[in-house]
Amino acid sequence: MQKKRIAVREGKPRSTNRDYSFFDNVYEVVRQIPKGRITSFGAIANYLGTKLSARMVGWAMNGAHSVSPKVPAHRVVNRNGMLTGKAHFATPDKMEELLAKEKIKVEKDTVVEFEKLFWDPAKELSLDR
DNA sequence: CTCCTGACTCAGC
DNA sequence: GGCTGAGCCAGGA
Repeated sequence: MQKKRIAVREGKPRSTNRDYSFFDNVYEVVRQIPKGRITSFGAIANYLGTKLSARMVGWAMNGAHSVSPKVPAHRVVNRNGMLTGKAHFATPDKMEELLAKEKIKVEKDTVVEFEKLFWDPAKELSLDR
């Protein structure tokens, strides 16, 4: 899917002059996450150029349920690999369930071997794809 | 328009 | 080494 390139402006996202939707970018990136892999809010935020605003990434996910196609929010965890957003799913167990289907082991609300499964958009999408 | 909150993160105590 | 506070930006009341 080299299709839609993520129209991310690394210039100055915090500028009042934002020609894009921060949320849309978040959704786009999250959708690019390969199955069986996960990433962190910080990584996404960093990729979007607002690493200091990781909260926005999480906040964006808040509306992920309303967009289409649906965003695999379960593949996004905090920097510790902890399923911080599980409470926001239909059911608290939904997130673990989804991850389990992708062979991602979860223990105590934390992804096992998070570092190994970590998928960095800034790195992966940066490559020639 | 102003105030508050939020699925994060880092720095300091 | 765990808890607290501050910073970040956008959206809702």
